Amino acid sequence: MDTKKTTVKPTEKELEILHILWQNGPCSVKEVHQLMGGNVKNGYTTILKFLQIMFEKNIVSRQKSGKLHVYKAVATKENTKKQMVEKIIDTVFEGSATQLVMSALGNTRSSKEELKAIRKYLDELEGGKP
Amino acid sequence: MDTKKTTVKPTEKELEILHILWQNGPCSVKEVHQLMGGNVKNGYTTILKFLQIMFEKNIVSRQKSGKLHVYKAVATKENTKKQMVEKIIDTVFEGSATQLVMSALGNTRSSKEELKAIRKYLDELEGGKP
DNA sequence: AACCACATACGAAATAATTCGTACAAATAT
DNA sequence: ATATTTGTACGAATTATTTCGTATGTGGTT
Repeated sequence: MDTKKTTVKPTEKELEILHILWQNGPCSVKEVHQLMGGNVKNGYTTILKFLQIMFEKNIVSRQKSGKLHVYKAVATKENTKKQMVEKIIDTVFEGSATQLVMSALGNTRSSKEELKAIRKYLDELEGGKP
Repeated sequence: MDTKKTTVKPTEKELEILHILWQNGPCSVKEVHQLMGGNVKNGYTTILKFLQIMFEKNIVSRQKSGKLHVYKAVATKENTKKQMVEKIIDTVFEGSATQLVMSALGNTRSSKEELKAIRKYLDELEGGKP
């Protein structure tokens, strides 16, 4: 029954928090709060609440460490990226990854090095599947 | 010089409607409603309300044609794609289009033809910027 | 043991997104 | 001219997201 890894659909804020966890590894509420700019941006309990909700949604896991909870992203960044890419491909690129790729390349000027890296990656893809 | 172009941030449903308009060109409420599956999926007034809201948000424009309104997407699909690609790059790909490209290519197996097309596109990009 | 410093949990307000019922307006038919 | 049809507008209910105040628990000090 835990095979519902299908629809990872973090909200805006949840994604922000996930970002922190991916970047810094498992964190206490306090740490997440600090890393997100302290009280300037959000109250402590706001972050706490989010982490609790995300825990219930199984977006993060947690573990007691002494008297506090340490939260950890369940989905990897890779996985989430994948989900999001899939979704965007489905919703606005008619299911074509190629279209997305071209759009991404067309919008933001990539450096020569980056383009080179992409070519190399293409080589690998084709090489691995002759 | 219109960099202040409205930050297009359509919601899920709004995007669904935009999709219809992009696909079919300007439509009346009724048409959108039908194209979205009629009453099976949404009530007529639900769609109407959305179109009205989207009109207020300037996501769509409209024009009276006889006694009904014909709605038209303001942002082109291209533009919206661009926005969404930018956003996803910012939020999960650390600002790197290249990362997004690789992720897109890695997840969904692209055909040889598609990979070829991408190569060609890369050629154009480099060719056009010596 | 009473106190203090964290940390968590609960509940609820504020905002935004989605949904639709009902009222109203205009053109057309009777 | 009144009724019917067809379309719009309005307002409100519903649900989801974001925010935080207050209550409560727990372990370590004195």
